[in-house]
Amino acid sequence: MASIKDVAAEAGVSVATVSRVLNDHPSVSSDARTRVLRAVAALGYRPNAVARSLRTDQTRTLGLVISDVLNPYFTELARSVEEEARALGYSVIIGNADERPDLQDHHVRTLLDRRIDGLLVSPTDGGSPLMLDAARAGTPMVFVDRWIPGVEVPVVRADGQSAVRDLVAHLYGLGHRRLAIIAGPAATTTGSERVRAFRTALAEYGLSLPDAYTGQGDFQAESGRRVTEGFLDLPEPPEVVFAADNLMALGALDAIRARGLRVPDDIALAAFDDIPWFVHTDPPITAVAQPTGELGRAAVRALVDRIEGRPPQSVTLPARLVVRRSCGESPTTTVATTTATAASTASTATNRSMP
Amino acid sequence: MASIKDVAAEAGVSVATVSRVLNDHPSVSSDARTRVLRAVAALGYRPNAVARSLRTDQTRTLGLVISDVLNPYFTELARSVEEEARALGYSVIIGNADERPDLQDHHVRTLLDRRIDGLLVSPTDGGSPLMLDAARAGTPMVFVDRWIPGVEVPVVRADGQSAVRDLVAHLYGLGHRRLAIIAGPAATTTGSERVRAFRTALAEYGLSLPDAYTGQGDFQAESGRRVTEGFLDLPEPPEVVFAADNLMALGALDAIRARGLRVPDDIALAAFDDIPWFVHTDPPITAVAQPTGELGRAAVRALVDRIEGRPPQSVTLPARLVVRRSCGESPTTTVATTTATAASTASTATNRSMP
DNA sequence: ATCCTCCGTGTAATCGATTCCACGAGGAGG
DNA sequence: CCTCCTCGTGGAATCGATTACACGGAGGAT
Repeated sequence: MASIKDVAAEAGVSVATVSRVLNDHPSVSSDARTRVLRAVAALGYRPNAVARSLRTDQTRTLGLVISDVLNPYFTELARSVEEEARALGYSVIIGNADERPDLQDHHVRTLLDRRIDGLLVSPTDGGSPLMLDAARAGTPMVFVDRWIPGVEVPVVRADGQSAVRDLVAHLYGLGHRRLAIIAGPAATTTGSERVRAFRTALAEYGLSLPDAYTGQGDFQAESGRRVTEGFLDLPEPPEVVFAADNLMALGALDAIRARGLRVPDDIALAAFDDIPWFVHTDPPITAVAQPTGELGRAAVRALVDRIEGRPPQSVTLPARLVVRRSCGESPTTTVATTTATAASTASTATNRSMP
Repeated sequence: MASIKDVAAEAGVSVATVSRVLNDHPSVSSDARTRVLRAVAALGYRPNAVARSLRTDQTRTLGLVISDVLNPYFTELARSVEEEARALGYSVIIGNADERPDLQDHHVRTLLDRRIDGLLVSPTDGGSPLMLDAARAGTPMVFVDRWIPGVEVPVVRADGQSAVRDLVAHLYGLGHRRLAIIAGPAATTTGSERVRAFRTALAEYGLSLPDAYTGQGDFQAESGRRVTEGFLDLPEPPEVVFAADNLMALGALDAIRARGLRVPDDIALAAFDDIPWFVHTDPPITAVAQPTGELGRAAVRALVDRIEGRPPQSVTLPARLVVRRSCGESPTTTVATTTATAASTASTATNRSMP
């Protein structure tokens, strides 16, 4: 592959001049510039990003470590992150932690070794020493979706509190009183926060959240199935199951269907995270929708601010309730207006939104 | 950040010795080795992958350019690719082309600039000059899922021909005679191949595929919706719609539901590509399932073979039909045995498989 | 005419690793 | 006791870029 030296030789100038042309430095004669450009074209020269990074100490690359690529929520997040990064002139390397702290560490280490300019993380656990060290050592870093308390790192996330309250209101209005939750790992902020928001909202309606109605999941489908089976085995099963993410909702649906029960007649189901498929499940699933794309873009902007020396800002965006049919037909909301919030691959034709 | 010089100083040896210890070169005294190791630990030193790559001319990184990250099929592919690559000591940088040739080129260019060791591509179009040049210039490359005819690059893909024949047999057995297809872009091999396989299978049953029953899609949900609406507007609409990928099937489902029609009573639906959600749609969708994980792993193995000087091999794996309820209740298959092929996030509890 | 400023350009140092080559010490063999 | 290996080690070149610095020439001011 042609190097800058070859270009210099071909154009009859020094490598310095070639470099100046390539980085459009002002003091280059137009004669030299055209000769260099011609040589570049003739040789099909492309600058070696590795060499450039070594010298300039910047890679124009962002690392993104997410908890689970197979989760459509994170896929969409990754997509919007890449999009915004590209717009700002950065590339993104994605690391999939698969909800495993060891894998998360592997990716963080690899990304740091490659000297990425900044790191976007949705931490799987309470924070490994490696990540804390990196943050303390000054690696530009932003947490997205989940975060680690007590670390000086900006956080970009959605606040589900009011949407969860809307959900509980919706459920209460439908006559449901025994509500259960499939929680995420307590080590993740989203895991514990969603339970807390749910419990708080229940309290407002004089309802409590007994231990038997709090199942411990891990954000994977299988755990949703297992926990739901536990609920169904109770002497008095809950009337509603609220899954703290979309994959556990999928597992719950599996478990319910395996018993030959129907949603929502036998048991209602709701989920945190909305995805295109929820429109087409049987029945369509009521969910708390996060502004995923906006989250990804805001996270990149915060990180790039930090990298380029501007003060980064934490961002919290509101989630909103999307009512469908999985909790029962609501007489009070059937007249609500249809909002057409077109996600890239989603149809929202059968959605009804609550403010 | 500490460099190899700092380590050398701390350990009281030369940088050459440090390098030798790090790459466990044989001729290093055990005394020097322990001193270096101690220094490395004390400084928290990590080798700079950028500098190493510049010198050794290898990045131990693979590039993966896929057509659409939001498509669960490609997400799963990406995941298995990363997994196998990691096992072989490589990292993966994913580029999402979003079915856009310009974006595909952007990513190929960026990856080439970073001097990745090899490229895994699922081409969006017939092949840009850039990619053809790269292939000709000797960049190790492997096509996965889709490929470009006439280029000397190994291909790893699934063969859907026999599964499509099984599908047509299934549909014919159910009494369907007017079968339509939502095709993918003709520029992609998967786009044209699936139509051809379908047409061939139809011919075996004495059925033809009229132009009116061949809709042109682009592998995105919206096109599935549009094409399906066209089908439904025909004076004699088809009895079955076969979508050439899962997203277009989603769009088709949207369109059908928007008309107030029911699947499979009013119209049957089948899809190429199986995904976890197809079990839970209303009704569960009959699909041709690809061995996605195996495909990803085989592609990485082929690419790494090529990179490390072994002759790479093209691989073709068979797809298989998974019968569910979206084409009607089949009296002949209701007694078929249940196969439990557990995908990572999928339940196959309600699947019935045909050989 | 002389001096000073720019302007365009080239030389060379530098980034952080790997690796070829030379060198000195020590042991084995004659 | 001399020679010849072998082994461990360090010096220095190298990868491909960027960039500080020096330098020569042109042009303006005095």
